[in-house]
Amino acid sequence: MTIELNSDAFETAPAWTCIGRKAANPKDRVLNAATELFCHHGFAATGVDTIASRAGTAKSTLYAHFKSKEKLIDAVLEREGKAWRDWFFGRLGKIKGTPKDKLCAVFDILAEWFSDPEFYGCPFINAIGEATSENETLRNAAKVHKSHVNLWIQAQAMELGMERPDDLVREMTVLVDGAIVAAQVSRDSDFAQVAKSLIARRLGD
Amino acid sequence: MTIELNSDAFETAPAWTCIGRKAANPKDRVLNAATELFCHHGFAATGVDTIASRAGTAKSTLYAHFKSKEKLIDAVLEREGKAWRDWFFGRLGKIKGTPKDKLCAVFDILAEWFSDPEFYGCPFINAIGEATSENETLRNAAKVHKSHVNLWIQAQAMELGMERPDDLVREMTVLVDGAIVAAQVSRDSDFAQVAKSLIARRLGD
DNA sequence: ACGAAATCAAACAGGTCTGTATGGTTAAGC
DNA sequence: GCTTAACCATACAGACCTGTTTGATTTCGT
Repeated sequence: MTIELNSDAFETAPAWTCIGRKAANPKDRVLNAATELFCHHGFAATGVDTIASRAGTAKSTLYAHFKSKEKLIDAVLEREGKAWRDWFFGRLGKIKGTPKDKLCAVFDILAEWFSDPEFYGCPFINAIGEATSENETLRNAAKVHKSHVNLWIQAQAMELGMERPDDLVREMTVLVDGAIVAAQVSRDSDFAQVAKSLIARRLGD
Repeated sequence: MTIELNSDAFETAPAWTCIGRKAANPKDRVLNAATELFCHHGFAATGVDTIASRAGTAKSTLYAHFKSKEKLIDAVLEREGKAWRDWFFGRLGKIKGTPKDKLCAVFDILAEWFSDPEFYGCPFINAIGEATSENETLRNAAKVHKSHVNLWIQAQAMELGMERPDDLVREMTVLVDGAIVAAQVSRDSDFAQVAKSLIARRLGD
């Protein structure tokens, strides 16, 4: 038995998503399949039979691990959110320079994401857009996800000695969400650079 | 027979949406019901039976006017897009001042929209987020809708004598889309002012 | 090697989905 | 008043939906 740390699947899968990663057990295979189908074809449009079939598992196994389709969606969002953040902060950790450099680099990293042929937008935004307006569960999941990024932005703002760090957090929210959606709608990754130019000007040329 | 130009339905319905407007014929009743249900509960999650029931029409009447659910979605987006633009440009027409004033005022108008309890985000963005990545029909519908707004932005940029008017168009796209999505996810209309501050700084304080 | 837990395929229950067909009823133009 | 078109309720077809059940089989810890 050899542990394939450098398997092809691991090497070729986009780092910002769980889709395509090695799955050792049926539960992870279900999560992988569900993530792929939910994100590429929509949450409501994807049935559990399709997910189990794609995962190569029995439907009963799916329901043994996830109480309902809704819980499966929650689990997919949580895992996919973590995968994205790991990738994002991993890229960010390699950026050296001032906080301003790092804040601007955020949009270079987003451009990488947008350029991937498999880019399908932000799963949290897509899920909220699809759901009933009153659905607070998805909104909370999105809030948790974004709060991780916002904390980092706030730290940069404080390191810059800004009086109201939260202002920068909110500005970055608009620019990041705007770049994501504009890139998704138009299939044009250049919107990342557009957002970058706006934050650069805001932080002083 | 009196024509009720000042009926309650007309007075109380939000101006930025078709939802709640008077419908004279079954076709318009179907469009009204479909718009409301699609936008509030999602496109895939809403069935044609529910739409016909809500519209007070027979399902056969629905299919007499719209060849398929997909065509109905197209018609809803087109009509709702036009309603929104009529409202938006109507508001914009009342703004007096320089092009910079008008460009900034865009976000005050968006704030009105976001503040409405019935705000459900941009139907085009939501539809694209819900659909298969390869669906070009929805992307084209969104492109047509946004192009009307973009043309106006470009005119302002040219009036300002900017060298590259298209740069401003793209910046506004990021800020408008970002404000819409941030407001939708967080239920906080203040993101309009955040976007406004960014464009104000870009156009010179 | 044995017992427990996990997984499997397949069928089932009870709805709901889109789209069509049938035949009766209303409304409008001439 | 008659004709024609629009609209109505209802039922149907065939597929798909979520979730459960059954009982056989495989995996795994010990």
